[in-house]
Parts: sequence; C-alpha cells; structure tokens
Amino acid sequence: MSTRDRLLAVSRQMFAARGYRGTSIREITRAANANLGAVTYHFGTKQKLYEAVLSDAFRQIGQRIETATQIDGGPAEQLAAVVRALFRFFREAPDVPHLMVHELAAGGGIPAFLGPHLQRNLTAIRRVVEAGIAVETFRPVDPNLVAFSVISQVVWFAIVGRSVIALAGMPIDHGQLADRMEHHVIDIITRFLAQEAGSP
Amino acid sequence: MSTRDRLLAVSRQMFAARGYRGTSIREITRAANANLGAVTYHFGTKQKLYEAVLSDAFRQIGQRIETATQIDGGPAEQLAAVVRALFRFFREAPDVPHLMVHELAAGGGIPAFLGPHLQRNLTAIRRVVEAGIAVETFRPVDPNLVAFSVISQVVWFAIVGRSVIALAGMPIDHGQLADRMEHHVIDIITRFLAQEAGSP
DNA sequence: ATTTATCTCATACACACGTATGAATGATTC
DNA sequence: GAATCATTCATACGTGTGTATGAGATAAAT
Repeated sequence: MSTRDRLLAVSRQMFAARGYRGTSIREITRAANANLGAVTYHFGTKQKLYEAVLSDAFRQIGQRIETATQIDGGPAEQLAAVVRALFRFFREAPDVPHLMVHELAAGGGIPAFLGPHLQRNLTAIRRVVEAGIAVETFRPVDPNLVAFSVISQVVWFAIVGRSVIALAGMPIDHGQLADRMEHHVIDIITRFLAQEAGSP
Repeated sequence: MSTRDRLLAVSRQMFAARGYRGTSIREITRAANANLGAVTYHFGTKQKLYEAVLSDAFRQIGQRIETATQIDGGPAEQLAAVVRALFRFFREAPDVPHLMVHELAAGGGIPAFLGPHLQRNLTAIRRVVEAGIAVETFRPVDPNLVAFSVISQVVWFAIVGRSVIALAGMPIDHGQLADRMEHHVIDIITRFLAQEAGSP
C-alpha cells in the first residue's frame, strides 16, 4: 500500500473520529508510518487531504445508492434496496456517516465540492419514488420528503445507534439493533407510501 | 447582561457553528467584549465552559419535550405535540441541534454528563407511545424505534434543511419547508402507528 | 553508468492555542 | 473612609499547529 493510500485510509479514520480540527497531520503521519512532509508532497495541504477523503466517501455512498435503484423489481423493492444498501455500507464503513455528520454540523452550509455528490444521491432516491407514484404503487407524496426521511433515519442510526442501546437499556447488541432498525425504516416508509386500503 | 452570561451566549453560537476545537477562547472573549482571563475566572477552563453550554441546551430540549407530553389529549395528540415542540424549539434556537450533532459526531460515545439528559428525553417520548399502545390507539410497536424516528428526522431537518432546499432546487423558503416537514413527520409517524383498517 | 524523476526524511519557522498570574479596578460592608 | 471581596485586565509561558524547504534516498530511463 502506497504512502498516499495509507495517508488517505488513516486520515479517514481520524477525521471521522475527531473531526478536521481535532486531527493533526502529525498524528496522521505517525499512524500511517509516513513522514510529515508526505502530506505536503502528496496533497499540498491538510485541507486538500480532507477534501480527498470526503469526496471519496461521498462517491462511495452514491455508488451504493445508484446500484440499489437499478435492481429488478418495482419501486417498493428498489426503495427497500436503497435502505438495505445504506445500512450495509455504513456497517462496513462506519467512518463514512461520521465524516458526513462532522461536515454537515459545521455552519456555512455544504461545501461546494460536495454539492454534486449529495445532489446525485438525492435525485436517485427521488426518481424511485416518482416512478412509484407514476405507476400508482405509491401515494402522490413529495419525493424529496421521502428521501429526507430515509437518509435522516439511516444516518442517525449509524451515528447514535450504539449509544442508544446503552441509554435505552435495550438488551441486544448493535448488529441485532441494526437489523431491526433496517426493517423498521423500510416498514415506516412503506406504510407511508402505501395506497389507502379503500382507494380506487 | 453579566460577563458570565455573555460568555455563555457567545460560546453557544460559536461552538455550534465551528465545534469545540474550531473555536478559540480568544474569539469568544473578543465577541463577548470580555477579557481573556474571564473564562478562567468564571469557568476555570474551556472544557468546563463547553459543558455548561451543552448541559443548558440539552436541559432546554428536555423541558420542551416533557411539556409537550403533558398536554391534554390522547397519545396521538401528545406525540404530534412533541414533534411540533421540537420543530419550534429548533427554529427559535438553531444553535442547539448543531451543538447536539457536533457532540454526537465525535467518536467515543456520549459524554457522561449528557447521558441523563438524553435518557430523559428518550423516556418521555417512549412513555407516550407505550400509553398509546396500552389503550390500543397505536399498534404494538417498539417505542424506542418510534422515538428514534422522531428525533432523527427532526434533528436532521434542523441541520441540513437549508442546504437541501438549494440542492433539491425546491422553490420555497426555509420557513415553508419547516412547516411541510413538520406535517410530514407527524404524518409519517401517525401512519406508522395507526391500527390497520380491518383489525379487531 | 549517468542522468532524471519520484518520493522520503529531518528540521525550521511563524503563529495560535489554553492556561496562569499578579496588578488594577470596582463594589460592598463595617 | 478603610478594609474586604469580587471582578476585570494585560501580559507571559510553554506547547502544538500547518506549512516550507532542501538534502537525501530510491527507482526508471537513457
């Protein structure tokens, strides 16, 4: 693994755990068995390294979502697939939701270089909902709000799920809660989108 | 307004916008028209100042939630009141959700001094759901998951609502979206908890 | 074998940080 | 009015920060 790649991997972990300002490039290079100058050489500046980490993470999310929206099946299956894909990805790469949230929590809105990534993710989910409405599988609701509900719950679980188990005193482990939460999110969205029983 | 109170107010804004490490006590004291030593004098250390800000914010959230759960009306009305109270509070004090998220985004779980606050909030919501299940207004679902859905969507909206309007190209302002989002969250939760049409 | 390009390393610099301290000021009390 | 207390202020200290730089190492190309 090249020095550049080691720096990226370690940065990702550390930025996720401690945030941008909470992580020094000295810590990063130490943990990556690299020299202090390596950051300057490969990325120019700490900020550029951070942007590289973030772009990569958001690009991965986008890939997962888009793949999920392209499976065979109706809109309901595709939407469920999106939720499942997000849960799986965040379990494989728990750094990613933390990176997201660190970034979004800071004031000043979303940085320019992340806009396109987020927009694509939003659009992918919205399209599925719109398709479902078009074929009257779903009620005619605002697709943006649905996308919002999906993302918020999945990301929030990835961030606070562990802590909530302790706080609520739930007698289960994180994996079990993740499974239940996955079903819960799919369930809650499905019920929201379902045509009323007695509709035409 | 005393120096101590000015420090608290300014800190709250700045910690919310830039996070703990992103805010220096020099910036704080400058913006609060106070001397650098005032922080040492009134709070001892930057960390203690931060904890004072955070405890206060979470205490306020708790008050709002508990008040909402005590209104007259059935469980459905009380749950809707909680959602409305949270939306209103986060609109009045937009710093608070940012403080929350900054804190939760950091690794290492929830700090000890925040645990009790969060637990109380969780419990208050859970009780309402449990009451609704007991009188068979609601389906028998896991109350923790419902609390989770409520909080995640409300907080997430407070954090990224503004950005999403721009990203999704929605032709409305933030206040309008907040109103729609409030209805949406109440709607989605209500539908989830509603007894099936043909149940006994 | 020598040049060239790519990368690593140790070190230096200027600056911002949190904290400590002791003098100065203001208010309260006797 | 003197004495006591609470608060404010300017300043100093040590440390950690991001970045820059130039010498050294390694590998590729000619």
